[in-house]
Amino acid sequence: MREFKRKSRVLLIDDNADHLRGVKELITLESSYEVVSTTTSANVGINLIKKYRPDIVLMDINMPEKDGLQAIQEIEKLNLGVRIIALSAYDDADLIFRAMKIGAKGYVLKTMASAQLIYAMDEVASGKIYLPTALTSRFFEYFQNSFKNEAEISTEENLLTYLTSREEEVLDLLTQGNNYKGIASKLFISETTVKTHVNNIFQKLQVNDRTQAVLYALNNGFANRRRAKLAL
Amino acid sequence: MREFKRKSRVLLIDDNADHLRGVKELITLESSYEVVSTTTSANVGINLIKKYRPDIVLMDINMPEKDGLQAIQEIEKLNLGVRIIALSAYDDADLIFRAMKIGAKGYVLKTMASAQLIYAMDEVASGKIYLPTALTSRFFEYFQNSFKNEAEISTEENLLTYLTSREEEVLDLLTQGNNYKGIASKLFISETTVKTHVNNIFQKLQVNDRTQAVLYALNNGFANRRRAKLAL
DNA sequence: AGTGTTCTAAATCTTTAGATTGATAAATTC
DNA sequence: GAATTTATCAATCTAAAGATTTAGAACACT
Repeated sequence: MREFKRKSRVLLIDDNADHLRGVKELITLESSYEVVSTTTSANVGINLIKKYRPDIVLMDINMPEKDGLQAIQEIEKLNLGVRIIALSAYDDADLIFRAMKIGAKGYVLKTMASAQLIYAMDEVASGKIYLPTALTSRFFEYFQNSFKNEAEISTEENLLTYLTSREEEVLDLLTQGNNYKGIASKLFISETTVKTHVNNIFQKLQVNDRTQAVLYALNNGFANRRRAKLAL
Repeated sequence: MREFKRKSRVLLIDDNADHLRGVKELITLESSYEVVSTTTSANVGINLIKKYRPDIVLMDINMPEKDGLQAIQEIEKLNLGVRIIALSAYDDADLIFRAMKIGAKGYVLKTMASAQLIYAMDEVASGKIYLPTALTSRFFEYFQNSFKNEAEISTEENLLTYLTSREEEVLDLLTQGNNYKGIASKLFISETTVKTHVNNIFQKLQVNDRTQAVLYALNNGFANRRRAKLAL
């Protein structure tokens, strides 16, 4: 199935020396991979990555010395295009979720058959992101659960719907940290008009001041939450 | 492989009558499923679900009349324990992400082999969440991309680290919409002390007023964002 | 033509917010 | 033990925010 290509260069990080040796032998048997280096230390591993620039990193995330997830995060920040597959002893949903969130391209259990690891490496080497089916199911349970609260919020009456489009504009500028003067100059209207709008917004959102209005807006899905940056 | 059990009751919603008929015949061939009802209308479908209480719903999400995703959301709100599999013509990452986010237990392309649909139904019927491997990869690309911004933010210097623990307490109360008086009474200190703290917070966060301070806090991971609710 | 909504604006007034300076006591650090 | 940091509080002052009322112009609805 797999074609002949340049061998993918693999780096192994695992504090368990025995497991490390086993995985190395396993991969060495595969014609399409070569192990460029191995280490039992996450910190050393990061330096080896800078040196060898491997295609794939197999990272044990259950290490006492340094948290493997933290190591993944640091490697991702380097932006070297290294594809990391997390190796773990646990099929814990939270661990899987966090690993994928910070950019791991795969997550394989140590207890899984070696063929599973090779398959994951094949997929990741070809640019895909791969999770074994059983872990995918776990991931999605966690994922969907984390959105349940949001869904419940959205069922409540959203007072934001009562705002006029002009009031929305004003509120948008409020959520960027503007004062009356700033809003007035940005909308080319007088400061007193802004005050009128803001007071109407307070009435409609049933709040007492601008901070509460901004919090209500952010908590109830006003615009894109990530767009609400400070305009200083 | 599959054991003999009570047949899973399936309801089909698809505005394409031809496709609807085809899927119905396909499922009827399977000994472990029975189609309890079908409809070409999402709105009718929601009522049929209330009436028949199926185990599984196959929902076409590419419908002109009513958005299938919206329909899924409404069904999920009913909390009937109905497991929904989204059927779509498109392997669009955003569509997949949104469907899974709102609680779909699976997502299958109409172009996929019928065996794929049956397999997805088997998995979902047994309580799992199932996405075909190819779609899982798409999903994760989208998923990881949506976290990239957050990762970049966290690399910037976080001015919140300069706050003392007392200042953090005060800021926490600010992010709940309290004024000076409210903070003073909650911390059992005088209003002037609160003013001092707040002014120090402004200095450290390099902002001009409380709204900007609150926005800075929320945008830079102060506490749990979801905990920042209004205390009115 | 009339009703209602929205956007605009001003005037006035009260309250809150924010800046600044100075001071004390306790805890921490060096 | 001196210096620094932290938490507390007061007084004062200016600026900003917020409440309230009134009102004209534009527009939509019917």
